[in-house]
This record gives sequence, C-alpha cells and structure tokens, in this order.
Amino acid sequence: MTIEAAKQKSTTTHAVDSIRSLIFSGELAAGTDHLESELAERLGISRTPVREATLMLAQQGLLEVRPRKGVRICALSVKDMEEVYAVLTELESLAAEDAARMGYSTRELASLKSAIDSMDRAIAEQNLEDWATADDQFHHELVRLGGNSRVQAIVTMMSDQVRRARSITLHIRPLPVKSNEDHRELYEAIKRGDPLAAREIHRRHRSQARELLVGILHRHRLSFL
Amino acid sequence: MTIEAAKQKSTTTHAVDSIRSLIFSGELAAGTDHLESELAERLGISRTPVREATLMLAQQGLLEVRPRKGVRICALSVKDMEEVYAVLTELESLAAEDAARMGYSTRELASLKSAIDSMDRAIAEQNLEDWATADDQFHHELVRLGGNSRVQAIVTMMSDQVRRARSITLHIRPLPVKSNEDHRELYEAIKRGDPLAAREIHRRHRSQARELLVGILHRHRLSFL
DNA sequence: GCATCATTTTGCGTATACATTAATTTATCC
DNA sequence: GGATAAATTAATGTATACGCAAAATGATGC
Repeated sequence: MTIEAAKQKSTTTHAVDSIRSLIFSGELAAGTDHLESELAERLGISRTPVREATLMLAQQGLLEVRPRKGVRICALSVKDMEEVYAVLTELESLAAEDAARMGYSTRELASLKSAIDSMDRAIAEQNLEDWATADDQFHHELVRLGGNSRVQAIVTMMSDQVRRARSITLHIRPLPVKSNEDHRELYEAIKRGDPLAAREIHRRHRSQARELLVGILHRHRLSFL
Repeated sequence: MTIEAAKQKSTTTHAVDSIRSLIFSGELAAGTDHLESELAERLGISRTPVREATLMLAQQGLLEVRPRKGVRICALSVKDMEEVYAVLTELESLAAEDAARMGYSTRELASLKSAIDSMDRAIAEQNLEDWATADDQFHHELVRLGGNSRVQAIVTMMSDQVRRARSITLHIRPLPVKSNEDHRELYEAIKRGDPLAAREIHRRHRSQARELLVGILHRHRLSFL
C-alpha cells in the first residue's frame, strides 16, 4: 500500500462521496426519501454542503431533488437499465474503435490485460465480487484508452447505475465465462489495430450482457431496485 | 401563443439560466475567470445560488470551478469539438435506429418533418440563424423520438457545446444544403421503419458535419473559442 | 361525522456571517 | 538588490439565521 498524504477533502466533496456510498451500499435504498436536514445530521455537517452534494448527485442521475419531500434515491426500472446499457454499448464500442486506432504498445495495454487476467482468476476462484471489480476496471481502462474524455465521463456515470443493479443481480446469474472470451478477443483486436473489429466485438459483447441482465430482471420480477 | 402562468423560478434556477445565457452570448467569454461574488453582484443575488448554479454548470461541462481563481468558462478546443461530435454521432445514430423501430405514425413524426421544412425555408432565404434554430429542433426531436431519456439528456448537454462553437462558425461556412437532403432521407427511413438504414444515414450525416466543422476550425486557425 | 377554514409546523431557499486558507504584499535580512 | 518570511488581503467553504410557502394539524360549522 502506498503512503499518501491524507488528502483533505472539502466537506462538500465528502458529502458527495458519503451519500454516494450510502446509495451504493443500499443504506439509502432506492425509492426512499430523505430530508436535507436528516442527511446533514447523519453526516455531521450543515445543510449547505449537503445541498450542494445532492444537486450534483441529482445531475448525475443518482437521486432526484423534490422540494419539501426530500431527495428521492432513484429507483432503477428495467427500462432504466435498458437505457443505460444502450448508452454504454454505443460509447464503449466507440472507445474500443478509437483505442484500436491509437496504435498502443503492449506496454500501454498492460492495465487492460491485467484487468482481463484478474477476471480470469476471479472466475477460476468463483469469486464474483473480485470479478465485478475487475470487470469495472476493464471497462474503465477501455474508455480511458479510447481517449475521449467526454465518453469517459458519461461511461463512468452510467457504470454507477450498472453497479447498483449488479449488486442485486450478481449472485443470481451464471458465471460470466463467455464474457471473458469476448474481452480477450477485444484486447487482441485493439493490439493489432483493427478498429472495426474492436468496435463490433465490443458491441456484440455489450448486447449480450444487456440481454442477459434484462432477462434476469424480468425472470426474477425485479422490475425495480 | 398560449397563456401561461408566469412560473416563478427559484433564484438558483434563475442563476443557472442567466449564467448559461451569459456564456452563450459570449458576455462571459470562453477562457475567462469570474469570481462568485462578481457573478452574484452582476445578477443581484447572493453567493449561495450562484455557487449552486456554478456547481451544476460545472457538471454540465460549461465551466470549471477553480478554487480561489473563480470559475473559468470552458474554452472549446478542436479536440473538444471532435469529442463532442463523436458522442453525438454515436448517440444520435442510436436514437435514429430506435426511432425507426418504434413504428411512429406520420402524425407522430410531424414535428420532425416540420423542423426539416423550417430548415428548407431558412436555406431558401439564406437565413442562417433560422437554419441553426431549426437544426437544433430537428436533432432535439430526433432524440426525443428515440425514446431514451439518458440519450436525450446527454445529447442536450453536447448540443450546448456545439451551439457555442456554431455561433462562431455559422457565418464562415457554406450553406448547409447537403445537410438537409440527409435529414429528409433519415425522415423517410424512420417513417418506413428501417432501423439500420436510419442508423447509417445519420451516422454518415454526423461524420460529414464533424469533418466540415473540424476542417473549418483548422483552416481558420480557430483552435480555441 | 364530515368538510372547510384557521393555525401551526416543517422544510426549503436564500442571505449573511464566519472561519480557513491561498495569494499578495510588504518588510527585513543578507 | 534579491530572496525569504511575516503580515495582510481576498476568496472560498461552511455554518447559521431567517422568511416564506406548503403540508399537516386542529377547530369550527353544518
């Protein structure tokens, strides 16, 4: 572990991080309402940074500000997940295409490779949490390599929503073995500089992931989470 | 014109709108810095709603909050415009595809058609401002018909950036005649329910628009605006 | 007993006050 | 004269105070 100066965050930043965590951990459950004053007290800070934090999180689609009713944590319907997956499919495919066009060296692709290896290991050990973490890392690396900062920002936002849904669905879906074959194939396409192949491989990958997830949600009657 | 109750906006909302306008009109020029207190005084309000507004606008990519230096209005480099166009190309093409899949009636496509007609008229009259307005309307309608609310939100954000660049480039570029042929062709594809054609037509359209704009920016040495 | 109106409470939006820290200026030392 | 350090200023981040409007509660009339 690296030694880092304890970077002092502003209270507003702390509020953003804390509220995000509370949402992801489910302590602020989807669909529930929470007053500014309640959140402020919970975090031991005043309403001002809480307000600023909620405004930002609202822009990010994690909650809704409803005057006098408190902020409502966004519930994710199946339609929401379909929307999110559609956006991710498009933008990550673009990133894959762009990444393949960049002519990255093996060294520059090391972190992508490393993410894939981590996923392999996690699957071998049947450790779903590790797999999910590595999967996040893979997708994050992919868009980083794509080099479009706006795509990165959007994908990060959308990935947040996927992560929320996945915390529910992770344990009721099959081991994502095929998923990893796709990732390797994509890695190869990027390494050999084949933009169109990279694009199509990832597009297919995301489509299948989308259908898998939507299928699960429907079968388990998880229309909202 | 419909009679509407003058909806009373909150001061924060007013601040967001005002600062946006000031940015679009160029009164807050790209690359310039502005203190919270300066903006507050300018708008005749306190710092609180200004802060909230700037935080939101920062999330939307229109400005950057730089502690102790004031907020900096984002300058758009050629790379920025390329990024924006890349995102728009992907997401609008998706919207076109989805719209074609919806099986909309002629009546439901009326506003799209109307936008195209407005563009035709504007071109005939060589009225570039009207053309730009109609073009915005067209793209807005297109993503609305696509039915993905996240795509709509993202495209709206990106369109803001295009609009800023366009206010500079509008008068130094050729009359967008070809552009309108594309729009008609897309309209037809959506009407007859041909998703793949709709997707490809719009993709091509956006690619060309992107190359046109980037070419202009380069030729005129407009690396930043 | 129910509806309507008055009253009270609550939560939010905004302003303001205050503390903190970065930037700037000034003074001092070599 | 230049550099360094102290002092001052300035801008932000945060807390608090306040007024208003919506919701909730209670009272009154029928």
